[in-house]
Amino acid sequence: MRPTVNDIAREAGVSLATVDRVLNARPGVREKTIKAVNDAISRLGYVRDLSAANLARSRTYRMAVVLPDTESQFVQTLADTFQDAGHLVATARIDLSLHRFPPEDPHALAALLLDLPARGYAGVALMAPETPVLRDAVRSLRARGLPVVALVSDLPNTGRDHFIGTDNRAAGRTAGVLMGRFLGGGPGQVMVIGSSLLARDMIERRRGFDEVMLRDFPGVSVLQSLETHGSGRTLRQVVTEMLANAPDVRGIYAMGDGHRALTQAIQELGLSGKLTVICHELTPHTRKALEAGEITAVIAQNPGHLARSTLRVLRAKVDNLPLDEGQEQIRIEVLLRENLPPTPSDAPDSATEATSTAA
Amino acid sequence: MRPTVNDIAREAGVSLATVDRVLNARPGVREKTIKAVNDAISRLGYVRDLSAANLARSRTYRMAVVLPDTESQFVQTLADTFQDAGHLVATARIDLSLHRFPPEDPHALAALLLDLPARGYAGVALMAPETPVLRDAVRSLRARGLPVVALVSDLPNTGRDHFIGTDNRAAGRTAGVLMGRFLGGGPGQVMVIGSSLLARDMIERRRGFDEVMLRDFPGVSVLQSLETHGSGRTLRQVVTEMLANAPDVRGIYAMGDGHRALTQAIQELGLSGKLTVICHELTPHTRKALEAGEITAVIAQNPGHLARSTLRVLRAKVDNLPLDEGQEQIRIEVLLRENLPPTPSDAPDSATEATSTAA
DNA sequence: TCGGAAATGAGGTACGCACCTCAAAAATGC
DNA sequence: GCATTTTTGAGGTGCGTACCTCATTTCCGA
Repeated sequence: MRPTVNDIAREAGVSLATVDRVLNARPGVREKTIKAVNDAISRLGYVRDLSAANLARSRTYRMAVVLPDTESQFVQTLADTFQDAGHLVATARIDLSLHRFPPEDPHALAALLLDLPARGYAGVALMAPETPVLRDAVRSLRARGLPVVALVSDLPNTGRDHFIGTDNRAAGRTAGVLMGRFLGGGPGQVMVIGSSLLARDMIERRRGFDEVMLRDFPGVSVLQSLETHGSGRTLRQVVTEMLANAPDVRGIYAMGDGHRALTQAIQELGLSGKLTVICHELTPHTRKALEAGEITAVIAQNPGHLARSTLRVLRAKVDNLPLDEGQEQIRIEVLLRENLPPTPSDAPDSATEATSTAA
Repeated sequence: MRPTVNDIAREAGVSLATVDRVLNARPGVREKTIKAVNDAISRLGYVRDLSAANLARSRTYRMAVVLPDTESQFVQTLADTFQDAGHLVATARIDLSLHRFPPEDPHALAALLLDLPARGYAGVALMAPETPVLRDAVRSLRARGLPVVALVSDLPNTGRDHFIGTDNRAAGRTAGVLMGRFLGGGPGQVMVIGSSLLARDMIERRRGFDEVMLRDFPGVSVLQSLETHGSGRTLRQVVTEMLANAPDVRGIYAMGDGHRALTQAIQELGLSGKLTVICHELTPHTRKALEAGEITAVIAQNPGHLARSTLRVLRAKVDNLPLDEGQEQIRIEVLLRENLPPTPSDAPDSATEATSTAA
């Protein structure tokens, strides 16, 4: 059998109460005694039974997930995934709630964040561009003891506790190799489109992309980034114009969202399948476009992994537990028409663990 | 607060004992009463508290993971991952043990398997080629109530309870697109190498590869598969000969293992970087070769995911619980030099739930 | 209508841990 | 050596569920 707290007490020659004090870092124990207990722990190879511990605590942590309120399908999918994972309350004593903020209003976001501690939250996961107000808000939260986790787009200068998402620079590099190789390295131009060039994820993707293109595919010239500010209208207009005037454009790298407008523009110009189009995130739309050959490749991060990882990390941070870094790495997925995962969209979304009644 | 069994009892107007009987599918309850309880359950939205349930059960299930005893680095990594996850005993009341069998001796494997029930095992995960003896052994296990999970290579005709691994056909297709596009679709020959052409995963990869090459890249001619039977010696010899005599070979698709010999042969012939080489699985060696540019792309499945998924699935099967299909899908990873994950090789692989003793 | 079988209730113990209280022992300062 | 503070011990309760026993009630068929 696995050793229990009682075994430790016996082994260390102390009482249960003392073991408990040491295990939970409660005050009032001499250094010497702490050491004795820890020695016993390592001698017996004791491992705290988390099921029992959580049960005994029977305290649930309120966690906030804060996402921008854009119409982006990716963000929407992410929101849905978190929503579904809310049932996780069951097993991990986490009470999750979703918050959205107007993407163009950093002050509203800051206000939202700063209100969280008062409302009893114990941790926050946040997807937002790094602005000065945001930086202050995050710092303030952390000062009050709330762990803050950056989601999808990192917030390196805020002191966030963790970043959950792909390495966007590497994602950009990956897009670069694929683009370069798919174009055969030959001459031609590549358009780069991003929603907002301020968001850290965009910047890093662009940097990674350029890095590879310059180094490995000097024959291909990469045009300046086009900024669309999330507006499909703008995107479509700009792309149409651009493509009409630049016959040398053989590839498009869409770093952000607004893919619908993009593929529409391509279709209208009759360029479907003639361009190498690489974009990010698997959404219903990009899936369809991939299947139809309108998009060549999608660089994606799995929303399910993001959500699960977020919850694990938040829990670990709140409890001050170590992480399994390997498990928390969000991989960069390369999706082609040929390796599209079967759509689980209409599969009933069961909770992580379901209740079984008689068969 | 979440509803508990007591709430259900009250809501359904029955006693706790009856609720328990229904929840755990024990006999001696009228249909009508079962329904009443289930109604109460859904009305209250009851979800069994797994922490408490596992605690109360305090029974651990012995699970066997059975892997071939080859020197393949991938299998080795997999074995290590399982080994590390053995600490999972802690949280999921799973007692995991690893078994290896001589890859060329299906009878030894069958004997090993058939001995498991007597030794108190409650479930098996198995990576092995499908032979008639194996089929019978698996059927026998399942008849005795042991769930059997196929690992990496599916065993479709054995009635296995689940398959954990990538869709190998899709993996082959992915290799195909990459090969075709990287070659620019132009003329040339592609060598295909596999360790054993009997293993289901090899067959499916080859099928997927051919499918794409024939359909989308008719200009590229794909040579017959070379079988190496896991021998590096044979592989090296065959490849060297082949490459020397066929100057048109521009790409190599290595479906299985033995990459070391392959890259050696390529190096010796001075063809490093001049061929498009695609192979499977991320191992220390393929990582290095990828970084050095000797291998162009690696199609991989993540051993950590495989191991974790295996444990979750085994547990669910043993407990007769439903699965979260989405989470159990093993994605096909496309690895290029540009998106190689940082090596976590020396990061300690803690179990799904980490242990914390005093900080 | 009665008897046996089936269904249900009442209540208990255990799982491993967190957290509480109060008393007793040990260490400390003077 | 005494009073004071710090440390430790003993013991209890509860978390939500599993699983057990034994008594009681309800059901069904003859």
